[in-house]
Amino acid sequence: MTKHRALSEEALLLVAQRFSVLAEPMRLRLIQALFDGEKNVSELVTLTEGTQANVSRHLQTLTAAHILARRKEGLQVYYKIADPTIPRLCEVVCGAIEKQLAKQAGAFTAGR
Amino acid sequence: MTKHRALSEEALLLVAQRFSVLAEPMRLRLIQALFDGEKNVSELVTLTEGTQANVSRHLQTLTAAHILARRKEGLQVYYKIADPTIPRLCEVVCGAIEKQLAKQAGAFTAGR
DNA sequence: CAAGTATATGCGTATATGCTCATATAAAGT
DNA sequence: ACTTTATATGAGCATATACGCATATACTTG
Repeated sequence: MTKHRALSEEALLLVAQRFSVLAEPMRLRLIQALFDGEKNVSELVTLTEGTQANVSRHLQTLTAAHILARRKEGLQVYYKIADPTIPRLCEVVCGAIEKQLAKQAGAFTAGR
Repeated sequence: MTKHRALSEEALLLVAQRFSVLAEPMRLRLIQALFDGEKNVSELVTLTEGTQANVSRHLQTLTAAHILARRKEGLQVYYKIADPTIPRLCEVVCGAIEKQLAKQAGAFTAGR
């Protein structure tokens, strides 16, 4: 078990910002699309069914947060997941949601 | 290692919502204040230096997200962390940020 | 039942942010 | 140099949400 020291106000803000970056469905779609490796913008536009402008913006947000990394190759720009903690983070959250939904589902049948 | 299946659009939304709940500094302050156990609203108002109305609202948001649990005792309402994955989540994010800052700090002194 | 205390909530405002359209930039080919 | 293709970005609009103020609700005590 790790000890919890209180976070400074500044650290708290950074944590909030990081969660905030992950709090958009389109950005999660992009992250998910990159789980199996690097892709360029056009591919991501197709996969996520978003507009080019919007995808580009979100990619920038994710890159600025150091969650993705950018590599330019000729006309294309390739993005990949740069932060190794992202998969684990998603796993933890998904697990929590699954448990929560299971509990709620159980509440319906618990009486019978 | 857990396998990654693609998340449904609905699941994606739930994940985004959950991150969104954690994306507010005041809510993180509240969570942090509750790491060492149950507290009532007045105590939380004092600890976080927020207004009573604002603290109350954020507590409601956190409770609706099943992150906190509410227990009423007389006039007071006690809140505690209900979701056991929250501490781990915070650890992972803090770790990622620390690494990121360390790397950025290193970039300044790397040349010498 | 009146008064006091702890918590919740309705409402208005300010700010942030996601989206779209149009256009700019950058690199490649002709 | 001009055109084409891939990506980024400026501007405007629409929506969400955090906050403060005032007030409502819930419970306790006299």
